[in-house]
Amino acid sequence: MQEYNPKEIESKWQKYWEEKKTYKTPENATHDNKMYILPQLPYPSGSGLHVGHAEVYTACDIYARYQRMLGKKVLQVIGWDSFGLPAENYAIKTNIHPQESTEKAIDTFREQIKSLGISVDWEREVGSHNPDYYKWTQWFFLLFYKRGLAYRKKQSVNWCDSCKTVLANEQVEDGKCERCSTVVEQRDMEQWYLKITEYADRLLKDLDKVDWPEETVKRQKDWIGRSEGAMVEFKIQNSKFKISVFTTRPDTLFGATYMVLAPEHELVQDFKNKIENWEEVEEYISQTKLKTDLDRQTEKEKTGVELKGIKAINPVNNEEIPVWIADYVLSSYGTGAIMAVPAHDERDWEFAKKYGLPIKQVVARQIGDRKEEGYCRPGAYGIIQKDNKVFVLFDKEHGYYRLPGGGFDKEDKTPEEALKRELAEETGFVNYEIGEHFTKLEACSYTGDGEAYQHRMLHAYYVKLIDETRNKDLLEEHKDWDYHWMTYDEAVDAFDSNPQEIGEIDLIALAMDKQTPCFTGEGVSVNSDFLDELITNDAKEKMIAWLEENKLGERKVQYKLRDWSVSRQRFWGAPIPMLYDEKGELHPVPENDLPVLLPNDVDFKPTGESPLNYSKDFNAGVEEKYGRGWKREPDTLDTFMCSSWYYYRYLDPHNDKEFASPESLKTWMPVDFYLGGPEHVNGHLLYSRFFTKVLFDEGLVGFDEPFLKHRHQGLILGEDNRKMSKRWGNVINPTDIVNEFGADTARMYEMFMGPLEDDKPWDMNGVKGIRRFLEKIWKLQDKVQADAESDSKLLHKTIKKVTEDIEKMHFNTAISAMMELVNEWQKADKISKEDFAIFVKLLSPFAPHMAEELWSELGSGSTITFETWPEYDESLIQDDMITLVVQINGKVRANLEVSADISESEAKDKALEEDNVKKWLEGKQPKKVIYVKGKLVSIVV
RNA sequence: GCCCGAGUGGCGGAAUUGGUAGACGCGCACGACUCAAAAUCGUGUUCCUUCGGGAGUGAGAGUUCGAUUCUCUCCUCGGGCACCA
Repeated sequence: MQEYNPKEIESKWQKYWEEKKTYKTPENATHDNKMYILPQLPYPSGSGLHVGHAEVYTACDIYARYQRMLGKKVLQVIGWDSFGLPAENYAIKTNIHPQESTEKAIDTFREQIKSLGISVDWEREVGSHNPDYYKWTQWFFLLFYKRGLAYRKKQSVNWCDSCKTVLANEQVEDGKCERCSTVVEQRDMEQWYLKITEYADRLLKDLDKVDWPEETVKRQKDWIGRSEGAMVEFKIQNSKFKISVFTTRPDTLFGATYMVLAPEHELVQDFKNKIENWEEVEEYISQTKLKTDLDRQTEKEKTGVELKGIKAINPVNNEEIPVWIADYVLSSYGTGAIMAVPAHDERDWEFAKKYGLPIKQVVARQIGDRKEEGYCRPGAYGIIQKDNKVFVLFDKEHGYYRLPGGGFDKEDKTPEEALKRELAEETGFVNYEIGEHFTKLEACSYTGDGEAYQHRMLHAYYVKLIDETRNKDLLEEHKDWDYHWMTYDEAVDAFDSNPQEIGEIDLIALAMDKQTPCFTGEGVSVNSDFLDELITNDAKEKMIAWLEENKLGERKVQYKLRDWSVSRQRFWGAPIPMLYDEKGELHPVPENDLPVLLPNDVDFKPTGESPLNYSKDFNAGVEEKYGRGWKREPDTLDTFMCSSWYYYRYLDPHNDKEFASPESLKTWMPVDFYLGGPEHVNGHLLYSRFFTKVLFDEGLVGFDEPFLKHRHQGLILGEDNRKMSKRWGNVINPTDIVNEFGADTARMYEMFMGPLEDDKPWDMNGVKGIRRFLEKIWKLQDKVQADAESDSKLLHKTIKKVTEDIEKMHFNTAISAMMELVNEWQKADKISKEDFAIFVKLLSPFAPHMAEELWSELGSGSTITFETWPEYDESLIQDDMITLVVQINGKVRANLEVSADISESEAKDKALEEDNVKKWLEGKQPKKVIYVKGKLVSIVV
């Protein structure tokens, strides 16, 4: 037998696969037997393939090869995200055209990926910088335009002065450009936007449909940032103007003591004539404009200016309140204006403290240790009703405010006084102002009766019953209560109790009804956060209803998500297919005229204006074709536009009539498995979902989520445990590993390092270990004999383990299992040929070149690619003899070799007869003997 | 500040409907082969130990016959968001 020579066999098989078109996408695929595996689209950087890329492609490839052996028709393609800034920046530096440097980089990438033996269909390769690709990127833009989802607006944008380009929010890191680390400034510019906000609710809701990492779903949800609340209108005194604000806490409206507008708010300009201190205001506005996002973030102290001469009216109590502008209010969220409730909002509180604005508390409960004067975290509170009637207050201990049991102190003449004193004593709010809202406090009566207190105005009655039948009487007794049923788990969550405790309780009421005193379950304390939420939500609902009834406001759902800015004043991207006529009116480029080609005569030096403006070729013939004075839109599209739909192009890459044919869409979509980095969660992944939903609404696809199952790869760190970087000199080039150890070793090592999704450091010795393992397998060939019989038990256990682990993407443990088998076989004299062939199949997704070679040595004339994946024999993986552990008081004192079908009593008897057990029992009688089938006997003395 | 996630030998990591913690690999030690080294093979390898055992999965408590796994508190590290009203 020859020595294991990976170089030789790897190039041999790579050539074979290429010649035989082994990995060409099957043409007879149907929706039921297809398997679409998608490794994320790489940016072909000049520095070549990274070990992180290799990890993604190998993991996808293992899965793809496994699926082929299960009989699936697999689609696996690789393409290039080949437009973008780095190539253009490189061009500026070196004067090498991006087209040239990009294509060179692609050639390198392609060769490197091929050298890893990744089984992709190279006939379907696409590159987003090719006109036959970006034609369709432009087509997508027109689709958005047609559906009213693309628009231009002037807005303050993130501007990187070094890249001379606009950056999306996710391209800004810590206020700096993610590419060049220049501090990002704000500039007012007219830009193209896509109305992704119109899809915010669906993008949020449909996350329930996908199988993605939990954290990823959560991050995307947070990014979309839905909050529920109300729009409330505040009139401006002596004027026709109104200011709308969004609030999530309408229940604190009574505490709104001033308003704040973002400096950019348009009403500020409308008030110009009325504002007495206009100069000061104007100065503040221009200062704000100069500030970068970074400045705004790092500034600790809030600033602002009052609009003197302007007063707003709080709609719930008609109080006159001042109006300010301040840059802590964002113009881009909600209406760009807020009602400030300093008593219950930390930011408003800070601001009010600084400028001496009134702080009026309308929520009584103080939470935590923040005893600073006047501040109270939003929590339980008093609520208003129609005629300013109010109330219920809550205390620290019980979650509701409790007046002194049995009445009030002698000094207290009225309930209000008692309340005021209590508040001061228990919360430390010296300046608490009870005010007129509480003058009708007679509505809140109370009876002191041990644990039970009554607050008649409270309407939240929450009751838990463990056993309905058992509590029939209680139910009957309280039939006028509002019941809220909870599951067992909810109850455990809701109360600071352990499950056992909950189990023993019949009924828990958190609050009380109009007539009946409060009822708390015995031995149960109430979780204050839970109560807060309960009470606050109840109050919010009531307040919103009241606002709507009185036409002062309405229910509103607000999102953090902003529209997607897609224009770039750069050269190396897809031109935006729009035209301006002689009046400056917009017109889409007719579909037949696509693609709008990127010209070659461009000076790509950044000026801050779009380079395409100065291209003769680009503008040539426009007037002749479209009309006098017509001009092309000179901006190019954000590269995220290119990568938002590439997985569709793979389906039908040479189609020049459609982005993909309806048949191909029907057959292959959605993607079955998508592997990509966690950095794309709020960019690429969100945009791709948006694209798909628009296609769905246009009736072009029959599904509205593109990626069913999605996972992230972890970061591969350098041997020094730091992120790989030229700066640290710790970069590992996968091609060096392939050259020195072979592709199979490189692939297997990357998979063996640890769980796919974890960050893990590189270890050269680990690579050698994998190479040793492959050598061991190679040498097993000597022992393979056609007529040999071998014990197949371990083999079948291995089949089971490897199969299950591939399904779960636990490649590291799948490899461990194969190692265990090989270690056993190494000790044997002979190995049955049949068994070895099965093992080679298990190995083939991981080390395809070696597997092909071993497979052909076993006598096959063709590739192992389409052989059937082995199944394990259930009967063979059952052990006849098992080891029973005997524990005495939790400590292992003996091991019993017993037959697997031993009965409970037999096992217990046998355990007690053991010498060592007898010794440890010291003649004592066991109190209890526990038997766990197939595992252990536990003896308690 | 808020929200997640994770802490297991010298290292990467295994093991969860609660059931012998440390699979597999690396490293290390010893042995075989060799004049020698490398490579390879074999044996051992959580720590302490008076060799009977004892301790041990970030710390502390709790539930249990039994906890890396469940509950609570705290610590450390990593990630995300960051004036979102």
